[in-house]
Amino acid sequence: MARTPRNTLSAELIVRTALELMEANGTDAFSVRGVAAELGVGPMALYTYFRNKDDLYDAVRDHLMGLLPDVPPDVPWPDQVRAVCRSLRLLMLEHPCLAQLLAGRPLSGHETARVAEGLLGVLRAAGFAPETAARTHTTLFTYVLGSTSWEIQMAAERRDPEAWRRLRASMESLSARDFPSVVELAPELARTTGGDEQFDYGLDLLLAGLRTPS
Amino acid sequence: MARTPRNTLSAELIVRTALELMEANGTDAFSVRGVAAELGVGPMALYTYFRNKDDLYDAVRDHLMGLLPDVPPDVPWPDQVRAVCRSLRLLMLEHPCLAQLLAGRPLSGHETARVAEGLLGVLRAAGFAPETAARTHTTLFTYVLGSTSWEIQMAAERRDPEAWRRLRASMESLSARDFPSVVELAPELARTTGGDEQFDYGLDLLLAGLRTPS
DNA sequence: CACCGTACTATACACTGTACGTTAGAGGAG
DNA sequence: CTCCTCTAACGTACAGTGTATAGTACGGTG
Repeated sequence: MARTPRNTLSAELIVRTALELMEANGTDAFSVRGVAAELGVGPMALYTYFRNKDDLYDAVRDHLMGLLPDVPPDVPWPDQVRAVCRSLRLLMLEHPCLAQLLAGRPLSGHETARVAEGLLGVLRAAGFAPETAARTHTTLFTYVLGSTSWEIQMAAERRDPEAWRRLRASMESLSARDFPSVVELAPELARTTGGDEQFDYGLDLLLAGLRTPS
Repeated sequence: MARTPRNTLSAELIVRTALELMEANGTDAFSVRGVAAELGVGPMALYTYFRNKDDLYDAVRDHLMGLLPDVPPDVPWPDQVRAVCRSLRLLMLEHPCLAQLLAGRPLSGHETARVAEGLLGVLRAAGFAPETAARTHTTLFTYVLGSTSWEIQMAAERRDPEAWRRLRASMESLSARDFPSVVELAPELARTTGGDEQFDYGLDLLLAGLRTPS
């Protein structure tokens, strides 16, 4: 038996390989066995380094979060907030699997904490009270998560011609009598399923609210 | 062979059964075969009514969206927006599977269109230009989706004692030197993982932004 | 009555995550 | 050098998944 040598594997190597496969074939097609095969190893070998599939997901997520830049210093705090939110969105767009990795599991991990620390630090330095800072952090995070997940989902749909055709068809079958606004605004709605402008529009709404004394 | 009689099945019955199973066992444990078994029928019988599992998901989603009330008339538009967003959130909390059904697939279906029509109608009547109305609609929708999905996810995590223990442990292992804000605000952060107040906080930020002339 | 479309069944395939028990190779102890 | 132990990787197995394909019997129509 040509057994693979002893220490070919490592948590880091597995995470890198898992990430590559997710990007290549999509998160849904990702499987433990796929990673093992890619590494030329039996499926169970990975369980030496991860308790289960979710544990591997968490590790991949934290690996990706490590790619986020630090908060830019020496700019007004609203610009810092914008920068953090934008860079998280960009990272998600660059690594679409991150959307599902963030949405499906609780936050944990060193790099994830680093990112939270950055945003919370900005808000605290801007003078927000503890509770308001926490609320704002969660609001911003869930906005970025929701809007960017949606954007990614829509982009994926558009790439699948069959699904996209069906979606158009179901849109066009709507009666203009029953759904006047949807029918009238269909082109605009299609345009708002993603893009920097749409993201910044919502982000600026939130920031405008933050500066309005409540 | 005691063959089941001819017209025991219907799309509506399947959808209702599927929904019951999702609520009982969680969305992740949901399977086509489970629905078939519950109905006392072979797995393939369902494929007479749905092209595939995703198609069934869409039907369940639209069924749930049908439970949303219409927009309350005769109140100021910001209250109408609030009402729409809140009732969507409440429906998601009552039917946690809805979060995954909304996030994972594009919008389609009659009832889903009805809800979109309601919100778009409010915005148009409030005087928003077509593009702004569409942008605002998408922003509000993705905010509700993101924040409520997160809330549901966190609530599920809290119900699993083992996962919750691990989460607490990873929180407490963070060094107060490296992550001062996270450590300091940990209690506040835990409190912002859900609840009406947290949701309304973000929603009011958006509404405040909407009323600020840009 | 015969017929046909269709609602359901049966079988099968290629997968999945992972529990369990085994084995071989590397590193340290004598 | 030998021996022992520890553990990383193995093989096997199980219970499950979605769904393609082909077959079958029933209800309604001619």
